[in-house]
Amino acid sequence: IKRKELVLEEGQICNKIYFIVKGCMRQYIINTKGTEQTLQFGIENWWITDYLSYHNYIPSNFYIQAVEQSEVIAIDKSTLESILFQIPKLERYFRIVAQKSFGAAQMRIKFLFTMSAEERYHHFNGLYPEFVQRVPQYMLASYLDFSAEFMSKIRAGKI
Amino acid sequence: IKRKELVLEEGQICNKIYFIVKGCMRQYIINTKGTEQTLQFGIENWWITDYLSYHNYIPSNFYIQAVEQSEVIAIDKSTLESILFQIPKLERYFRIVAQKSFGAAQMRIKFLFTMSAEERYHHFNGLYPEFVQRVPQYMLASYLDFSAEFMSKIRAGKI
DNA sequence: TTCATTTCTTGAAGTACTTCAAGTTTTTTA
DNA sequence: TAAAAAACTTGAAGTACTTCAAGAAATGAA
Repeated sequence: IKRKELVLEEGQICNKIYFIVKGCMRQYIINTKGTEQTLQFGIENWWITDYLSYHNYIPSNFYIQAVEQSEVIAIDKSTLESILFQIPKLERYFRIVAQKSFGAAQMRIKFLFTMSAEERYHHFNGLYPEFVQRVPQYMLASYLDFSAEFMSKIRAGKI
Repeated sequence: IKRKELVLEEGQICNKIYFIVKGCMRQYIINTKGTEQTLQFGIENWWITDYLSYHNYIPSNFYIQAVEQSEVIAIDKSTLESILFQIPKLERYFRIVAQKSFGAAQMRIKFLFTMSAEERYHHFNGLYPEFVQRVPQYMLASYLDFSAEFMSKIRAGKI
C-alpha cells in the first residue's frame, strides 16, 4: 500500500482485518473543523481494523490509512471467522490480543485524563523514541490530543 | 458486594474476572491531586477486570469498586482459562466481547477528542438517561473528563 | 426519623491550552 | 535537481475549562 492510501473510509462497512507485515498504518477521524485526528497507530506485526463496524455491520467512523509505504495482509471477515471456527488456538490468540488491546486503550484513557500535554509528550517519547522520529509531528500531536503548534513549542522548550 | 467495597486495588495483581449479575461497578484511579477519576462503569451482564494486570501478571493501575450494592460472579484466572481451553465456543464469545469492548473504547476516545464537555454530557445523557440518574454526578463527570463543578453548571444551563 | 455523611451548587479568579496567520524548513515528486 | 507539496515554527490573542471555598440539599445509617 502506498503512503497516504486508504484501506477504509468513513461510512464504509469494514469487512476485513489487516495484519501489518511492514510499514505503519493509522486509524483517524476528520473532526468538525476539518482537521485529522489520529486515534491509533499500527506497526509491524500488529492487527488493525474497525471492530465495531466489522462485528455489527455498521458504517465506520474511521479512516484507516498507510502512514508509510506498507505491506499488509487483508483477511476477509468470512474467511477469518471460518478459520477461527476450525482452529480454537487461533481463536484463543485473537481473544488475548483483543483483551490486551482493550487494556492498553484503558491505560491510554488514564494517561489522557491524568497527564498534561507536555507530560504526555515526554512520556510517549520516553517509551517510543524511534517511533516519534518515524511519523509526522502533527499526527503524533493529534494522537496525544493537543495541537501541532503546541507540540512545536513543547519541543522547543518554550513551555 | 456492599456499596463502596473494592474488589481490586491499585498495586494488586488481578487474577480474577468479574461478571456483574446485579448492580453497578466501576474502575477508577486516584490522580495526583488525590481525586478519583472513573475510567469505566459496568452494569448487569457486563464483565469487568483489569486485562493488562490479568494477562501480564503486573500490578494494577486501577481500583474496581461497587457503586451500588452488587452481586457479581468472580472467576479465577486459572479456572476460566482451563474452561476456555475446553470450550472453544466460550473462547469465541470472550474474543467477540473483547473486540467489541476495544471498539467501544476507541469510540470513547473519539468522543473525548472531538466533543466539548457540554457536548459529551448531552450525548451521554441522550444515550443513557436512566444510567445518568443511577450514579453520583461527580463519578459521571470524571468519566466524561470534566470537573463535578462544571457538570453542575452544564445541568443548570449556566454555560 | 433524626443526624452524619455524601453529594451538589454557585461565583470569582486563574490557566493550559487553542486558534490564527504568516513565514521557514524539510521532504517528495517529476 | 528544481519545483511543489508537506511539515514545522513563532507570537499574539482568545477560550473552555479548572480550582477554590463555602453553603445548601439530598441520602444513608442507626
